Amino acid sequence: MASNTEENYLKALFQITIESGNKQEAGTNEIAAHLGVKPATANDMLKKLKLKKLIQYEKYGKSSLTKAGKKIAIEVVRKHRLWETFLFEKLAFSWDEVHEVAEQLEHIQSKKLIDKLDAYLEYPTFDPHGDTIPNAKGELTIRIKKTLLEEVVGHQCKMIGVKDNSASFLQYVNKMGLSINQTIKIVSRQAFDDLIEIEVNKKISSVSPKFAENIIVECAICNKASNA
Amino acid sequence: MASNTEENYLKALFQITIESGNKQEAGTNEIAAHLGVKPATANDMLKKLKLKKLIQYEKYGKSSLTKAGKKIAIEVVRKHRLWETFLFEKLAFSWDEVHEVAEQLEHIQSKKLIDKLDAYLEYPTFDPHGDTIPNAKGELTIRIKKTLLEEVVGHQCKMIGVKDNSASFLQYVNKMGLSINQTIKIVSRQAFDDLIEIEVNKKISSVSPKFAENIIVECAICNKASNA
DNA sequence: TATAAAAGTTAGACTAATCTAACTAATTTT
DNA sequence: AAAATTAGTTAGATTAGTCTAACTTTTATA
Repeated sequence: MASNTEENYLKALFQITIESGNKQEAGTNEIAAHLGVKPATANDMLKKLKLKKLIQYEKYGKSSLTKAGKKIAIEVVRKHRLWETFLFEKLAFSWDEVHEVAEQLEHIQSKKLIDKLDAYLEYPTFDPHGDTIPNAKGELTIRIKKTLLEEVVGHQCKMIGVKDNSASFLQYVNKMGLSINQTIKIVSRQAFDDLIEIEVNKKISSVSPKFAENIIVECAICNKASNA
Repeated sequence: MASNTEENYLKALFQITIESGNKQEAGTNEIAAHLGVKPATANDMLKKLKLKKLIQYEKYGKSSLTKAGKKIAIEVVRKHRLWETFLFEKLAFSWDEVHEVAEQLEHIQSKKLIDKLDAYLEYPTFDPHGDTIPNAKGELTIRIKKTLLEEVVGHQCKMIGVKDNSASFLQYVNKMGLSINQTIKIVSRQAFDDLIEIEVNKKISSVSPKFAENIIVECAICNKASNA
């Protein structure tokens, strides 16, 4: 059984390597920074996780998850996102509040609890931030995600998440009338200052590229095109 | 902020002293036994809790909660019982499974979470075991609990919990047509073999004293009499 | 390619919570 | 009231997770 701390390291490694695309391994400093601890601390833990065969790691090398480590990491992610969904849908938390509480709830040890929670929520596949929720077997539903910045002018897309999870950004998002599942139409792009004009609930407003690249959307038109 | 462990000691002290009636203080060994640790360990923690002004304690003396300590203990008990209620009512856990998981959930730190959970459950005042749930202000609803064995012949009472949480007993209870909030009328007692005749849903059946002493009931008639 | 910078490691220390073993104080029994 | 038992305490050790400071290895760059 992995401790809460060990679970956090495995989750961090999962998010740095597997979830965030390209890289298949992570450095000690990177892991430490992700968890807000000193590299020396992370180093100790990496040695311990290697001993437990949960990660691959060699002195002065990068780390990556073993099969067993990945399994645990996915379970933690599953729990985190199911709890976020519960907080958001059943307890009416706003979606910028769910993360912090879910950080605690994700470590509750009870397979029965999480499976019953999953059933109670009717087996959701995406959490309030648009991130995939692994099912009980550890399988993830994938969908084509892009940022608002990359969306085609004239297309209508659906907001399915955010990249930046900071409270300040999430509040900004709220203020712009945006939320999960909100439909957004790309009206135009200003070549002059790169602002993007969007239509939300029949109101038109402009957002910066920096803002747009932190909004994750899914576009039915583009999905269809790519499947064809 | 009290650690999980500190919370457990405060809860133990609350349950030994305040909840279980008579005693107003508890000895070091008693506290240690309640928590499944060695007296030496409890001794260290008692000194620490005294320093934090959460308990009153003098060397070689007994311990009792201060006002601040009692406040924390009641909050933990509140969280425990609200989670038990959630697990039982929303996630369809059986009575005998809720305790273990609630032991973990009771330490989640989020006032907002517990208050929203309370609202979601519609402010329950008693948990699935029939124990009182402190409200957000820390006030407890008291009701006179007794076992079915002690109930007066002719009175109508309401089942509010069980003492024995074993699966076999709970199944027996079910078979007898009994469940939480079920009304039970005491028809008679047989002096010959001590069996108790009860009426449940217009059907009369007999139960043994051993069965009856594991059913917790509340009696409106008796409550009224004692308040007068 | 030599050197500076960045990344990673080690050693030693700290805190929280636990233990065992040996001790002391209080209480009960004879 | 002395002895025995029970209750409570202290000292010293252990484990997990963290830190700082000093060191080493790797990588980047001048």
